[in-house]
Amino acid sequence: MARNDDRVAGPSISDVAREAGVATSTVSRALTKPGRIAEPTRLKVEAAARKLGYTVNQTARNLRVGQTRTVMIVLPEALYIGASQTVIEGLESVARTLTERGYHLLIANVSREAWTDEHIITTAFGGTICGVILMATLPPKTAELTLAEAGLPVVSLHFDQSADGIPSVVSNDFNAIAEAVRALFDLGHRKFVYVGGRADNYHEHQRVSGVRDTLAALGVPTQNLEVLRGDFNFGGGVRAAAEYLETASDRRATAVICANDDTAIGFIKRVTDAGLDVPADVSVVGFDGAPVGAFLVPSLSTIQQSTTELGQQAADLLIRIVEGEAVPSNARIEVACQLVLRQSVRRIQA
Amino acid sequence: MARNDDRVAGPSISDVAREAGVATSTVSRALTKPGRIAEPTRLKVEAAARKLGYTVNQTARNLRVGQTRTVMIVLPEALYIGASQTVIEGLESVARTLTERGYHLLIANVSREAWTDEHIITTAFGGTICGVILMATLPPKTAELTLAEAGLPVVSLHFDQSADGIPSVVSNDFNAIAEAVRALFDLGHRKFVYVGGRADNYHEHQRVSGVRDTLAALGVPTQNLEVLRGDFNFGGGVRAAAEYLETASDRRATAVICANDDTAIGFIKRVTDAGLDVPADVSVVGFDGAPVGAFLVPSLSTIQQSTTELGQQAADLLIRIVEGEAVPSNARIEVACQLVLRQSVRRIQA
DNA sequence: TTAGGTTTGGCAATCGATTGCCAACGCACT
DNA sequence: AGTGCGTTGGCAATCGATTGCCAAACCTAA
Repeated sequence: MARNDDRVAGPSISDVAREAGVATSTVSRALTKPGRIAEPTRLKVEAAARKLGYTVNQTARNLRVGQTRTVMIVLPEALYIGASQTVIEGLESVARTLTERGYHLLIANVSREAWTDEHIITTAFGGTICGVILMATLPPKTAELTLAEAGLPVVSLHFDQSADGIPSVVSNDFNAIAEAVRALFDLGHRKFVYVGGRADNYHEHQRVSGVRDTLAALGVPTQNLEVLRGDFNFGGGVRAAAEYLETASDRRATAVICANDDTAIGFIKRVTDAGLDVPADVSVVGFDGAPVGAFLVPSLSTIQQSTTELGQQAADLLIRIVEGEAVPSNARIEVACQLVLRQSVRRIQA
Repeated sequence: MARNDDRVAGPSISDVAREAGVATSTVSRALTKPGRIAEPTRLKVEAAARKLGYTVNQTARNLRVGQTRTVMIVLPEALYIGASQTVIEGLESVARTLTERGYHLLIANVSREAWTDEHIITTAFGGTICGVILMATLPPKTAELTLAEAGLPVVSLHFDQSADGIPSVVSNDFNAIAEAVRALFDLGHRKFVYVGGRADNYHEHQRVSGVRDTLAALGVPTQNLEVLRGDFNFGGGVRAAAEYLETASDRRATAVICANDDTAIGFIKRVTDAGLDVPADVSVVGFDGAPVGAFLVPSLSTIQQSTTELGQQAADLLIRIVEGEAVPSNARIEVACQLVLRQSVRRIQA
């Protein structure tokens, strides 16, 4: 059969073998099995390889050994390009950890649609990847196949899916937001607004119940909490603020907790444009710890997620599974958040 | 020799062939060469494949055909996680375009150090990728090898490297910043500050000379432009602002142009904390078009880069090269920016 | 010198899919 | 029936590296 002569050749293992005057098997072993080949021979092989500029063909290697060192990451429906950067920071941290450990990272998607799921599944079944980091709640699937059927190790990042058999690495949203609520209470606040995200979202459940339960525990009556709908983005915060402004000024809540920083930024923008002052008139707390928060006017109080830690843990967990460690499928690693109070929050007189 | 029996088997092409009662070559052709196999046979093969849940093993396929459909992206020294999101938006756009066209995207790095370059080069020579999107000026290399030597198609995104033989897709920084300077001039401003980025940066050259040349053309004397050093991040803006505040208030510039939005945000933060008002006391313009800009207090004027268009063009250009189109190595695609004036800028009386 | 043991390196099968070449077959026309 | 042409499907080589098995080479000790 004809060779693929149109491709950039690049020396192969047999070229090195010929150059060094040994068999291909010896080259392979000299390069990958320390101790298996006598030192003088090994040196000869290495010299030949260097001289020819040889690098191993990973495709051939992967085919032979039946596995790769490439991990696929599935990103959420949208990248939420705003101020909150949990997805990106998570991606960065995962990428760094995997690269350090000699793995490759493949981005499966940057949105979630029928055709991207098709791509995800094809890739999962294509034999080129060895594991999946899932940063999404929607399980990827096509008409015929699901991700689970590919039989690959999967780890969920940000979303707790341990109950569905996917080991997960998550923040403790509930505790974090509870701490924020208590802090505001301690500063004298008694009337609250919570601006949520999307109703069906995992984080939304965690966060809104964190607010509700904590206020109840503190003895704050239910009617002193108003829940407004946001959308995890700037616009959602703006709309919620417009609603907030409809209340007579002497009956407004003094503390506003937002489902994320983008929402908080939108909220602050709208009420400031309406002539209110943050924090003189209303204290605002966000969630996520967007890097820009410290440099806003006023600087934004927030609940900082340890995105780096989260990504690292997820990548590490996946690698352990890939490398054969027995990890229970309901494993759940929880990473703590940190409350950061800045200018957007102040004490009020009772 | 022993089989790799520890791996999840998954049906292979020969299983399908047996099931359908034909040869493996027929299966391969039935599935990939439309028209080459008689319709009844093709149907039989397809049924068998579906029954067995067969998907082609991409590793084997890639080895045989001698190429892959995976593109590697090399990111800059740091992801600059701040408000400016040109890198991320570019990444997203590249990923979307490649995925749509059936290519895979591999992230090579999230920082640039000796060991990441090692990883980049190994990957480039590993035969698993077919092209590179370069979002960095530093050419990746190890002690022995350079990226160029891998003989892969490369396209540069954001940085003009067409003079070095790498087709490039870039914004026209120079023109964009010139337009901003003229707009400020038309609003009555006569005394300017430019807060730069890092001295050795490609964009920095473009932008600072855009400011200088335009002011000269407008007849503004050289001493009416002060150039301060930033660092493309919030902190750099804060430091530049501190320097700005040292000037007596009646001799300060009324217009400040920053090398990017992060710098502008840091600058505004610092002067606001010092009691100045933006834009009453000083007008500020950023660069990049960070999504959060519209929701800041005051909302930020900026020069918006068409990151989506940039990423798309880069991915498209690379695919064309990969698929054999003859693209001159000094190709240079320029994408226009757009000046967006918001609250941070105002007209002043002469 | 020889038996026994340990290195060392080579042979060749193997991973799974693709594809050049060719044989077999069918059909039409003479 | 024979010739010619177009279709269809099978054989087997090939991509490049890994690795089980074995034999040759070397070493040590009796």
